[in-house]
Amino acid sequence: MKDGPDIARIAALIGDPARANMLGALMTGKALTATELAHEAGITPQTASSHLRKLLEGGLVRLRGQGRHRYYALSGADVAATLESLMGLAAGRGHLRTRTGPRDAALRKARVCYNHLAGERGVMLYRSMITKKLLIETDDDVGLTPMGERFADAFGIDLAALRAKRAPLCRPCLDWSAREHHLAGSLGRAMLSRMESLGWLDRQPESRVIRFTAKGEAAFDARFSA
Amino acid sequence: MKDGPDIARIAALIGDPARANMLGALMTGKALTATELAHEAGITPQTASSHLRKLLEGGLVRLRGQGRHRYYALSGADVAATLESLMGLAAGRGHLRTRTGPRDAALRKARVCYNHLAGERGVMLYRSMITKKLLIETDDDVGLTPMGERFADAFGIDLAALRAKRAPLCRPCLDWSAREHHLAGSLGRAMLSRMESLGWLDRQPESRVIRFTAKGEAAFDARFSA
DNA sequence: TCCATGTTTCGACTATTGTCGAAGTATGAA
DNA sequence: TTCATACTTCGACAATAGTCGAAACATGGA
Repeated sequence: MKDGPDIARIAALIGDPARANMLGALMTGKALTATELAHEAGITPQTASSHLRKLLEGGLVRLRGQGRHRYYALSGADVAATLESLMGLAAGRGHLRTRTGPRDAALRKARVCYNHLAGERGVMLYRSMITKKLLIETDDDVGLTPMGERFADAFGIDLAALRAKRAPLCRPCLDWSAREHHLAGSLGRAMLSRMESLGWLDRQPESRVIRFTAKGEAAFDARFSA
Repeated sequence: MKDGPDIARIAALIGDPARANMLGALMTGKALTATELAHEAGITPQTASSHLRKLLEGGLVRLRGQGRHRYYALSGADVAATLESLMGLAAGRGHLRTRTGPRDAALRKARVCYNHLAGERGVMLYRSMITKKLLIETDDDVGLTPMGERFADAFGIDLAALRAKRAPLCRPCLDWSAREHHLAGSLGRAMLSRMESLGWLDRQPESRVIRFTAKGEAAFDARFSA
């Protein structure tokens, strides 16, 4: 069986605990420096440097040098999707962390997935926008309906600016905890950022956990509960 | 970053070349014996036994003992989906096999993906069934329309028997080479098997490659080219 | 210029683990 | 029972690769 792409190479790349932790930290979508990633993984900067070079050569991360800092980020949404897929397998097989702390429950509720909202609330948002015909699923993709465009505008999102970028506006992204889709793409990112500036939620530093404020929870439910 | 499921564990499991080859061989959906898998991976039976135990403990494969043979198979469609996702990453990053033989082109054209048709022809089939309104995509899933039921019946597929099983009838499955969906689920399996018994195609032993016969190619194009 | 900080390279150590030979267990057939 | 086949366990070897200390390199600020 020497057919197809070399799957073992990238799987081995993800398979080291230190590198997996780094990739997990990058799932927030933010770019992090080498030392920050070393701290996240619990290793020294030298070791982290070696790992990051391998991830870079493997094409899993992208590098943006800025002065004496070197910012690493996931190289694309497809990497994030594959990582989520692996998390789904691990979770489904009962291979959770040795210690499942209180953060685990918080993660299932709401978390950042490559800069957009994931977890129960992310799925809730997606489902609500589908049933309200703000989003429509076509073939493999999702798209904004005319009604959805008006909604986004009223929600305070500059669609024209988003469309100017190359990145796709809407993307479905599979959720490892809920096993349903949530909204990714530049619109997904913009909506999370908008909710943050509205004071609906707090993003915990150095973690994927998202905590909704009381006000935010009420406002979210009012709009997206059905 | 100690959040979420333990992704490194399963990634490391897939990350060994011998195990990756075994999993690749199991992507046909057929159950294989330990020695067959050893041969596929190019290792001795002793080594294969050790690997298979790890895959079993990791929950990636399922074991069905039968006499003195032990048949291994992928534990579920989610494993196959994750493997395809990894193949997509590897292919997209240019990390193909060192030697891309002629089988690679054949794989892109038509192959078995966990017992259903994948590759260009698989995507073709899926797209055709969508545009002809035989299938309809709803939310995350796909379903058969009334017109689709009549079509399946005329094609010689026993829908009632398929529905009696627990497995979902239709499932979209992302294709690593075409980056589009093709049809999985028990209907996908049944259609591939029906095409085989119609003499449209030959499944090569011990490989994922599917070769269409001249007659089968013509018949397939006549029905699913648009 | 000098110093502090972020990052990488080098070298050596260690642990892990994939590998196979040899022997042992289990199943089925004669 | 005896033999053959399928598979596993055990033990030992070797190679890979993750780890860190020490030192070098690069950048920015004073």
